[in-house]
Amino acid sequence: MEIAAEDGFRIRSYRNAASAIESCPESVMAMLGSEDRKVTDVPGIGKGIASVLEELAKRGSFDKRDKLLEKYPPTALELLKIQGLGPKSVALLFEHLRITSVDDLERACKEHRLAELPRMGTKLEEKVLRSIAAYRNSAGRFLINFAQQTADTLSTYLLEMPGVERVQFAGSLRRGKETVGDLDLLATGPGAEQTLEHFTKHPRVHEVLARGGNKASIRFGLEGLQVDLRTLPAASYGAAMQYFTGSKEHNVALRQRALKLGLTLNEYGLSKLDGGQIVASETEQEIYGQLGLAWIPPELRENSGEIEAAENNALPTLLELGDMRGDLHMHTRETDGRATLEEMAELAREAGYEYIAITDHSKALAMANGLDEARVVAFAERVRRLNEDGGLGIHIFSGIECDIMRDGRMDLDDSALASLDFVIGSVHNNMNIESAEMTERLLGAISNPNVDVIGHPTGRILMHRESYPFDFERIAAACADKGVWLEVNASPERLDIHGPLLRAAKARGVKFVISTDAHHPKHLGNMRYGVVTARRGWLTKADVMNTLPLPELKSRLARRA
DNA sequence: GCCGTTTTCGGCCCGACTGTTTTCAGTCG
Repeated sequence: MEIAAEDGFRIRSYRNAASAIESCPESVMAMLGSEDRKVTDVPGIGKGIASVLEELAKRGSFDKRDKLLEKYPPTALELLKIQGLGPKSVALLFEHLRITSVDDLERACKEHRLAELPRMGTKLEEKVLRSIAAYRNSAGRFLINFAQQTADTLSTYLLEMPGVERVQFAGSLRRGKETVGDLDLLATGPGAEQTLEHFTKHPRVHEVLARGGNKASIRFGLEGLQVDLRTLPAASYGAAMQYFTGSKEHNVALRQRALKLGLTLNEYGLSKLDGGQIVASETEQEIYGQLGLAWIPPELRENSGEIEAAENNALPTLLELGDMRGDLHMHTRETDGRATLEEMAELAREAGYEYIAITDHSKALAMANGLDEARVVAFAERVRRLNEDGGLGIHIFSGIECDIMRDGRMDLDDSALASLDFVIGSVHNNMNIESAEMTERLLGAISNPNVDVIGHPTGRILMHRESYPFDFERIAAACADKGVWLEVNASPERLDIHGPLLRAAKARGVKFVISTDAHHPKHLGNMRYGVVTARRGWLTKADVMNTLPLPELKSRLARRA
């Protein structure tokens, strides 16, 4: 509809309806056939969308969609994923140059045919070529939450089978990588043959790629995530978990180590070179133990020092999800969140937290209705009273996610910031500047005594946008110096900052917070991905400030102010 | 296309940046 230049508000209605259906607790499809529940009772669904839904339920498509697909090839939608091209450009490229695919687009850029079109030039051609490279780089990968949900769905499904005793995910998902290329599932139990059959019959299997006696591969859902299921005897479960968890580099190093010890390691077990007698296979602990190593948490298995640490009994005691006592970055309806302070607080209390910080946007984010100074001061006062009344059963920190302006100043004046308990400084615009300027900009925020945390420090959006350039070492050093913490943003689209940067910052003495940046109560559950990311950065409980009990966190924040 | 009413039309988050303009359209967040 955007490419066809239809009315923007109408387009938004479709988007709103889609999001209403997604977040509706009941099945909207079930409502269609129901007497007492009407789909039009769902806010965002009116008469028009209701009839679309009926048509959709009846035949899997609807007239308007069919007509648009006659006019524009479905592959044109892929072009919208190229940064810098919007619907107007995609329409122009299609109508003038018949460009319908990313390959077409790349060719046209290289032949400088884009510059012939109105409002397009060589700068755009260069930008599009860079975007295509970034897009290809991330194609075929999936965000961790999508992989996790798929793993959970399929595990539950497989465990319903008699003869299946245990289903576990391995691979990069188990290592907690921020994106995964495919999903590895391992199952044990007597019913291997039927299990594989059952697996390939899941209603959301899009394509069966392979199916043998021990292993089957499918593409799952329309997204096409490849899932491999291996069935194996319980006796080699540990060896298989070790082998299929990887990483490849970690496993190569382990196998080299095994050879030096006169052993050989494969997915069936660790065995003696001469004679082939198996010395360990049932558990990972035994395998690592026989190799003279402490068991290594999957998140560390990247061959980046973990084997040496395991040898010297110097592995860190990694942070765990249960260590988290609060969430220090969340939005409400005051800006671009979907729930109220009270609703967020209730969910957080149910999650067992002691405290949360409400951190809505500041006024520079006009699109989100960001808070100005007057609203900030009123909000701080409101939270102070809420805490005094104690009615919410959880401590609230009054906070803000305040924009860091291009010149390094904060979007709100210091007296407004000082009225709050907790200030996150974040970059949301002007990301396309040189490294030196961005570094100075961030240093400006770090030197502001009201700033407690730098939010999503690199600004990356996974599979969509690279980090903006800046001198991370200098920023980490400044944070350590000024006592400003770095955020591990647990949103699956960000996971920012991540493993290697965390280790670098920790080495400089930086402390961290792990926060979900929740815009909806259900996002509070993303904390697990933040914790896994922190573990990949070798963080312990002592590194993470929102593992502190409330009184200690309060005094830390007070000292900073 | 939805919603709410000042109830059957009119409003619907909008500012900044970029690259192309010769006064601004397109994209992004």
